Amino acid sequence: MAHISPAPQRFERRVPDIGYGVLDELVGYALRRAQIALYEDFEAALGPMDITSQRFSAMVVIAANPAITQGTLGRVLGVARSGVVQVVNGLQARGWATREAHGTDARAWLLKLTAEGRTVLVKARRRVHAHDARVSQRLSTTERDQLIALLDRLGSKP
Amino acid sequence: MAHISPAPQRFERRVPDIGYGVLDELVGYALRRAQIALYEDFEAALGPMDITSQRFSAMVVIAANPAITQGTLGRVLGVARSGVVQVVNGLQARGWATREAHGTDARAWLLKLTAEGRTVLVKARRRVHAHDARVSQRLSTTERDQLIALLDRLGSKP
DNA sequence: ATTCATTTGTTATGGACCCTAACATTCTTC
DNA sequence: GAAGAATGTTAGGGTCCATAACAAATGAAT
Repeated sequence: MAHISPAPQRFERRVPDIGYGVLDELVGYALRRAQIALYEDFEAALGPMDITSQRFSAMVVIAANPAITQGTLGRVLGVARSGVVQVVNGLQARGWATREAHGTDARAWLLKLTAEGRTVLVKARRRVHAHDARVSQRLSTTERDQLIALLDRLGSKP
Repeated sequence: MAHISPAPQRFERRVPDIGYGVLDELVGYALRRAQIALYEDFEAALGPMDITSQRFSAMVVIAANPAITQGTLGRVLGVARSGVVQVVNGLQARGWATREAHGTDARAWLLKLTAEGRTVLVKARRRVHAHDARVSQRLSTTERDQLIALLDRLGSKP
């Protein structure tokens, strides 16, 4: 983590004289290709802050829902309970989040960002917005919104 | 691997009364959400054949380019050389691919699918097409092509 | 009220995926 | 032919996340 070199550019969008077979026709593969590019850029931009995409989204959700519970966070992020423990441990270890006692349910924790966590998040959010603008700069605003809408529909099962 | 149960549906597209903050506006997060849904469906469909998305794409590329070299395969898939070794080992262990001597370059291998590999790929390809149709069934054909085109542009850096 | 099922978080373990670094071998270049 | 580049490999590690088994607490059913 905390890459310094600017990403080795290990991915060529199209290698000359190579057939991609059925991959070119699949939504899933287009998704994967895009994700690799996005992930690399995210890493380069946020890695120095020691923030992964996962930590970022967890912090955003906690900030937007103070006193959220781990189980709910997991449902929001699509992560199993045991995975949430690890994410929250990571945030706590960095001093960015705390577990506080839930008044009425002794099993559950209430998650909150610390003051430092909130500060870090403000900075991270700025970088993420820059990152998002950077990676979608080949798209018009309309296309970008369209893309998000299409992806959203892909995610919601009938 | 080789899941039998139909995916625990651990992901809710939208949890009621929960704010998603800035995540809703980010291309990257829409991508991630879609990817989770796709990956789950892929796993459920291909897992029983012991095929991961990575193995599938490797086999497709090898089939489309018989006698491709490991290095090239890595460039196509966006995987480091050492990673390719592991993928190919996996294919070879299952009897689906072979490494053959490169006539003129003693350092390199030529990758080929075995007869069994080709048979498996035919079946896998059918399942993947069904998977792709399933996950994009909420999109019209036009929208699906549009989505692929938009994703492609996202992946190719300026 | 007491039992039984469910829910919440946790630990332990492991899988899938992929990287960097160091290496031997074999081209390629000069 | 010597230096440098490329190919594959091994070793070791990291991230992210799941399943399974568990303890503790809550809720429901009777």
